[in-house]
Order: sequence, then C-alpha cells, then structure tokens
Amino acid sequence: MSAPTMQEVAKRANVALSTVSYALNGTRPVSEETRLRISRAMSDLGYQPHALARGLASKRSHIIALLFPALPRGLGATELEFVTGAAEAAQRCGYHLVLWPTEIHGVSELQQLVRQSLVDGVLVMEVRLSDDRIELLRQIGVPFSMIGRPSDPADMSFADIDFEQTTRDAVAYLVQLGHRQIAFLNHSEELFNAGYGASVRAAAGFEQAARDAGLTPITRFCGDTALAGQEVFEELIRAHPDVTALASMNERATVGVMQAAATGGWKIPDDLSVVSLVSSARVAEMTLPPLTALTPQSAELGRLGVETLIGQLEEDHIELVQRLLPCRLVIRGSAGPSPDPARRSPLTAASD
Amino acid sequence: MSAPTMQEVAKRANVALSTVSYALNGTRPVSEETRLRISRAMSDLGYQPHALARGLASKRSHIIALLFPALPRGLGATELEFVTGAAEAAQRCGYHLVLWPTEIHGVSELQQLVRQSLVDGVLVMEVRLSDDRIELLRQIGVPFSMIGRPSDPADMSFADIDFEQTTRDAVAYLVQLGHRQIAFLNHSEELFNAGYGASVRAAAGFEQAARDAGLTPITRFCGDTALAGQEVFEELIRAHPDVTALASMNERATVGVMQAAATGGWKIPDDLSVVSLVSSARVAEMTLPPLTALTPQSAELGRLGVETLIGQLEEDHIELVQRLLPCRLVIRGSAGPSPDPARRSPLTAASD
DNA sequence: CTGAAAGCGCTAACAC
DNA sequence: GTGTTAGCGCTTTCAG
Repeated sequence: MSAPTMQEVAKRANVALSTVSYALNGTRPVSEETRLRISRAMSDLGYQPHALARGLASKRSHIIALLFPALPRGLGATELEFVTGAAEAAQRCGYHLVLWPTEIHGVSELQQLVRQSLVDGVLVMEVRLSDDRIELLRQIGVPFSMIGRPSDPADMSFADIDFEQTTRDAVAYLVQLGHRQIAFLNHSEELFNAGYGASVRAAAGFEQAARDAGLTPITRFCGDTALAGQEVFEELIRAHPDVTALASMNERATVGVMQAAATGGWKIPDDLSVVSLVSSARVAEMTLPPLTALTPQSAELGRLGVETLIGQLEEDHIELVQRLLPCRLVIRGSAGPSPDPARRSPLTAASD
Repeated sequence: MSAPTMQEVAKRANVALSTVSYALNGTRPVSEETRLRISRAMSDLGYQPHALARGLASKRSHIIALLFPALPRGLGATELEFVTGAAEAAQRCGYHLVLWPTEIHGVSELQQLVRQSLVDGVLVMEVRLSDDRIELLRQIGVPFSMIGRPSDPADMSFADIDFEQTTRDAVAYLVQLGHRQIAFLNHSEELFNAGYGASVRAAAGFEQAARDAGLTPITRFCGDTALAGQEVFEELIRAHPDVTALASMNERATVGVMQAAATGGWKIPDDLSVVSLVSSARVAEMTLPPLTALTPQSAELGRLGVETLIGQLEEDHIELVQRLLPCRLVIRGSAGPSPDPARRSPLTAASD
C-alpha cells in the first residue's frame, strides 16, 4: 500500500541499500549486471525515490522558489508566461518550482522562508531598480538569479528584456515608415520614480534612439487607464500637432489613445501609427485594429532564469550569466506610413 | 554560519530536544516558563524549523501541488489569478505551493511526481469533463481538490465558476434591456467536444436560460480568432437578421464580431449589444467600447481550492466541499437597450 | 510536565 | 566492484 523504500528495492535485488543509491545517482560505478537487477527491482515495485528523504540527506532539495510580488495592479499575460516557462524548465531539469508571493518589502517574511532550507535557490521576478529582496538574498547567501535586474546588476546573474533595444527597434520601424515626430507613452510618473525598471529603461532607450535618429524625443507619463490615455493623448496632440506616431509602454492607456483618436475622427493607422512596446500577443490582438507590437519572449525568459539558477546550483565554478533578450516585432494593423500631418483633419476634441 | 538546529535551541534553553519540538508544535503541554526560555533561545538564534526534516519525520511535507495543463492556447488572466490566489492562500495556511505543469494525458508523469511523496495533496486546474488526471489521483489515493469539475463530481471536492448561473445572468440582463433575439457565441466545436467544461456548461446554461425567458436560443460555435469571429458573425446576422444581442464565451472571437459590426456600419451598443461571459477585467477593458462582462472571482476560486484541499489534509473527518461561484456583472459600454432590428441599417458585408 | 531514544528514507563517507 | 554505517534535523513513541 505505502510507497516502496530503497531498502525494499535493495532486498529484492539482493544488494546493499547503498548500492541502490549509487546505481540511482550514478555517484559510483556499478556493474552492468547489478545495475540491471536493481532497475528491474525498481520498476517491479514501482519505486520512486522519496524527495524529502533525499533532500534531507543530500542537503539539496531540488526545489527552487519563484519570488513574485503581489503587485497592486496584478500580473498580466507576460508574467504568466514567465511563470509557466520557469515551471516547465524547472521540471525538465528535475527540479520543483514553488511559488512565493511576497510583498516587495516583506523582507523578514522572505528571510523566514529561506531559512526553512526548503529551497536550493531563488528566482526573483519583477525586480525593481532598487530592490530590498536582492540585498537580503545576497546577504543570506542563497543562490539566486533574476528575471529583470536592479540598476547595478554588477556580479549577479539575470535574464531580462532588452528595453533599450526594444525602443530602438520601435523607433527604427516607425522611422522607416516615414515618421519623424514620434511620441513615447510611458506608465505613470509614480511608477517611474518607484524604480520600475521597464519604465525607466524604456524611457532612456527611447530618448537615445530618437536622438540617434535625429529626432526630438517627445515623451509623456500616463496613468494605467484608458481615461488617462485619452486625456494625455489630447494634451499631446494639442502640444505637438505634428506627431504622427506613438510608441507606447502602457497598454491600458493605449486603448484610451485609440479611443480618443477614433472619437476625434482619426483612423489608425492612417492618421496615427501606434506601436505597443513589450506587449503580449494576447493583449495586442484585443484591439481594433490589432496592435503592431514588440512582444517579449516571456517563456524564454522564465526558462533562462531557471536554467541560470540551476547552473549556479550544479556547477562548482559559479559563472555569471547576464542575458538581455530583445522583443520581437509583430506587425499587425496599428502602424503604417506616416501621413502628412498638415493634411490630416484636426482632432475634434471630445472632452470638456 | 549554517542554520541553527533544534538541538542547538534545546541546548541554549537547557531542555531536551523533544521539548523544543513539543513547544514548537503545541503537540503536548509545556510549562509557561520553559516555553518562554525556548522561544527566547529560538529568536536569539534566529531559528527556523527545517522543512525537509520536519516533513520526513512527520510524513507531512506541508507542500501541495498545483496541477495545470500546458495548454496549447496558453493561459489567460483568469488562470493567472487562480494561481496567485492559490499561492497566497497556501502561504497563509503555512503551506508551500509547487507548480506542476503537465500534459493533460501525461498521466504516468503525474504518477511519478506524486510517488515522490513530496506533496501532501494536489489541486487540479482546468479540469475536463472527462479527465484522466482525476481518475489517476483517486486511484493513487492522494488527497486532491479541483478548480473546475468533471461531468460527475460525485464525491469529490471542487470550486468552480457557476457557468449556468453566469449565462442566466447574462440573458436576464439583456432581456431586461429589451432584447428578445439573443445569440450565444461559444468556443469551437472541437473544444466543446473535447469536454471543455466552460464551453459545455455555458452552452447548456444559455439554452435553458433562453427557453425559460421564452426566447428561442440561437447559438454558434466559433474558433478562437478574430477572423473566425467576423465570419461567424456575418453568417449569424444573415441567418438571423433580427438578433440584437450577443452573449460571448469567446473573447478573441468577440473582437472579430466587434470589428465586423463596425465594418458593416453598426455601432456597439446602439445597433448591437455584446456581453462577454467569464471575462477578466483586464481583457474587457482592452476593447472599444469596453466590454460589459461577467467576470469570474478567480483569485477567490484559487483560494477556495487551496483551502478545501488543506481542509481535507488537516481535518480527520473528510468533508465534501463543492462550491459554485457566480460571476460578477460589470457594466461597461458594450450593452445597451435593444434597438428596433427593423430600423437598423443593414450590415454591409465586408468579406467576399 | 519533561527526557531519552527510535526512527522517517536517503546520501556519502569509510571499509573491504 | 560492493557492503556497512553514521548521520541529515526533525517527530513521536515510551518512560519517568
């Protein structure tokens, strides 16, 4: 009834308990013949090693934790893909992945979790530019790696989206379509100031890319709501009537922009091009027209994060892995050739 | 350097190792005085019980697994909320949640995982009407509970969305707005036939609700793409020109419907009302107009699933918990009073 | 109310 | 090549 133990396997195969262990782990040479007897005994009994016992004895649980903040705004499709990508990679490597949702500042809680010695290492998601959790982890001395990175990742391993490259790609694409007045729509200033890496890095990337292309960067912060998007867009067009294209980091606001444009009599992409940055296909396909977007390779990032961490756990020479993955440009319907701003009908403001 | 053990705590508190254990678990009365000495010793040393050792000795790992299929179409916001809701609930109950992404038919793989005796129980997500995993779990005898349910949940615990109620609510809302010709837009027939519970139950619920309201149910299957949505909608309106409202289970297709309606010169909700069933706010807010939707209480479901499972693990009298949660109607912009179908301009078909 | 000691199922010396 | 055995850090009888 209850699960067979290694002892029972040993008895059935007429060998010592330890021989079974060695055969199982390949920690020591075992003759072909006994190995066969053992593996037969194992499958006869339907033996599976007891994970806890193995972990206790070997001091390696083969469990890693995925640390993600219980974000106020909730996670999206991109984050879900991190998780599933990470879980699948862990499984393929023979590891278990436990989920540790923790407040970003719940550092003592994190400490408690780590001290239980349940996990061999930690993968941190949604890393802030300045992140207490990272400080704690290195102080405790747990192996860890990150999806995302703090402002100075120095000697830490990570896999992250290449936000600079992503904005550069977006600008390049729009420039190639003939746009010369391109605006960048960010998240809120609060998020930016809170050290939300995506927001900060993409903003910097855009400024740089625009300048390199000989353009004057125009940027706006915007709350993560459609309404905020409408308002910011109307203000933007008033201030810069010759803007013909928008690169947006802010999906919710993008919807508002599209609404405001439609209300004002503009067609997308005829009168205005929109490129959505760091946007999942799921979201990009929900709008009309569907969004031309730069989509992160999220599952890949999750996988990389896990593999990097496990690498650290299994290799003896701890090697640094720092990977930046570009987003992929998926052309849908929201960006097109630049119109002549002068010939474009004026936006008929809908609001007060 | 290395983590303090219970032995060290005992020494420091001048008690036996076992006394520390009893004090920690409350398994046996301990005098106030020694309890105090012990807890002081613990905090002095920063002691945390070793999860693996505890699990091995007690035969209860305090780890539960979340089983989710590596779906072809990927998971959405709703599923992500299950996961975070479950993870948070587990943590609050002092459990760890491990992620087991498995093929729906990878039953032997699941068996291996379970036999490792790593987890005390399993929470199954995305349960099919006929689901091999459920069969296996009860056969093995692992405690489990479900988010979702098979066709005959008999004596099994679950928490699920009340699809019947959800469609009833949608129909009631539309009827109240004056609609009499309401169509139901389902997922593909393949998914339906594959025993995708949401699809089957919502369809049944709609038929029933429509009949109860004295309406003739009109239903359509549709692939999960905008294009399919367009085509199905055009066919639908041709076959039933007097349809004024649509209740949709299929978010991708809904986008197509809205596009086709717009292309044909119809305004939403003036010419056509749309209610999105079992739709997260995240998605509902991406369209124009934003979708009036019945939104599942996903985090709540995750929480319930975990609590039900842990209840099974900790109570000695295994009690059956079967919960159906209704969705919440969130009124946005996509549904309004019924137009007079006769006065509505004919759809100008855009396709061939 | 407290202590001593026998495991839980496995790994990894240490022997041969 | 294989066997023997001492733990890993805890829970839980069994004795007092």
